[in-house]
Amino acid sequence: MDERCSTHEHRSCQLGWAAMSMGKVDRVRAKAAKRARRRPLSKQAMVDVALRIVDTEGTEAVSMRRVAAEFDTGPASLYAHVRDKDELLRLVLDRVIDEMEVPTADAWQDVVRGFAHNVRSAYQRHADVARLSFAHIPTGEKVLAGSERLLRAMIEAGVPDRVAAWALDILSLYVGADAFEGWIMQQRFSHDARGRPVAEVDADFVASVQHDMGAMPADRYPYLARALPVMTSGTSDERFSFGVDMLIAGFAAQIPEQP
Amino acid sequence: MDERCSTHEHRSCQLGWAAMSMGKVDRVRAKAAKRARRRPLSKQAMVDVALRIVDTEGTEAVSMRRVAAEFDTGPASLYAHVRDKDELLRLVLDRVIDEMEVPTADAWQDVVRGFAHNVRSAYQRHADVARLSFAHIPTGEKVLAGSERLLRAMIEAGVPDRVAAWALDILSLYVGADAFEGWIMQQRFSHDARGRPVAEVDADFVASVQHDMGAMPADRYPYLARALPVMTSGTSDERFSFGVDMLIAGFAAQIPEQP
DNA sequence: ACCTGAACACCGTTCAAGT
DNA sequence: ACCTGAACACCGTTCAAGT
Repeated sequence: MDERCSTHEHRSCQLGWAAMSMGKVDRVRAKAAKRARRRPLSKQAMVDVALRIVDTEGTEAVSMRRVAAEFDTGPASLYAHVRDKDELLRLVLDRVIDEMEVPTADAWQDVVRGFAHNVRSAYQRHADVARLSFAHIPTGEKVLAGSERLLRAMIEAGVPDRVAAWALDILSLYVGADAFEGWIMQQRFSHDARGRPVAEVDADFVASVQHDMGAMPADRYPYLARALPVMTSGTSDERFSFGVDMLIAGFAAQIPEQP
Repeated sequence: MDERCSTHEHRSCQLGWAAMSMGKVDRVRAKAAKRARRRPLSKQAMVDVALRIVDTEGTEAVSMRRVAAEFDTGPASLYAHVRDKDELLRLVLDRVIDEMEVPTADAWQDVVRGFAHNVRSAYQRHADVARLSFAHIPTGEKVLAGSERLLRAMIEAGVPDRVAAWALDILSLYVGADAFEGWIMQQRFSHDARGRPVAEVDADFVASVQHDMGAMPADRYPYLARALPVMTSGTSDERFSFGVDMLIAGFAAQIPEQP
């Protein structure tokens, strides 16, 4: 009551008589004015706010209270639009998934490879949103159309139905895991220098791992010592591309010989 | 103070005179007795408790307050042994990683395949502990020895150093992601029936996905419609094995031709 | 060095009550 | 149907104070 009187909307606070009833009327008016001024609550608007928080601070920074605060209301108000926090975060993920494109290419390998890179890029544009991708089966119209194109590219090239179907699952899992892991790494090595180029972060990581394993007895672990320099070589992009290529090679090996 | 008087250890509560000083002495004695009775705090003991919570309720159920409560103390006491909750959970993961064995086999493919399955089994024995595996680089003695054996098996078979080194990374990422996803799925489909066989849970999942995608227009998405029955076929174990085999095939294709 | 109580600044969700 | 204030039952971490 007291702090409300500090706002200029409560003229009744200056009046001595009939303060009770006038206060009530004014409070109602102020409430209505406030409600009119602010953005109305809706799934769409809530996802907008949540995604902005994800982009700047990561998925763990999203809280019902914080999202609600951006609408000048309490957390309870959100529950008229989503069942719980999990549903809100799933909607955020679906929004990001809508950014992913299946490229057009002649060779099925290029379609699959391009898709994998586009998925990773979309995740990378939105912090650790890939964390939400595990066990999430998107069913949007765009996802169906994209899956259709991917399956067609593979099946027409002779990839068995079962291999093509499972390939999508495995690729999605791998890309999501890579993007999530990449974000954690990025966070870990940006404790002091923010916004540095990825190559530099990679270099720091290399140095740190080599330090951790440097005390390793080379005579007891000859192969590990031999693999160490190459283990920490290459950027995260190169390692990701390599992983995708390994999977594609595996799928390709499942194409039966032409008679 | 009042509720302390309800315990039989505080005889001074019945005494009128010198209650202050006697109460103090008794309180000290009770405290010492309590401390002697309960398990002493230590990293080891804390990991024991945390791992038991993980096993029964999952990693999200672990809280500093709950772990502390098992030692009859407050959460602040834990911070003398670990930097933060993250370190405690990393120690839990390291404990689980110590359960993983690298099998002995002649063919490098069998060593790698067996390793992948052992890693998954260890994760599966401990709820969603695989969630903690992302961006975690274990450096224990046993991990080094295991990595040595894996690298030797691959490199001696002609797998290039770089491929062998990256293969470990990619496999670990894939297995961790699969185990984590598998746990979420399991949770999702055990809302009413707990402890059911995995095959049954898989069957439920199949039915649900087929329902979700059932309304899909078959004429607009012919390849999707064609792949649908096979997409939801097979158990999660079969799909995992398939993914591992795809990677192994990819690595194998990197072995240069013998001259 | 190890431990503690109390406090700080948060959480997700529910529920009766309002419009 | 949508919204709200207040409450419930929690969080991780810090800090001065104790031993």
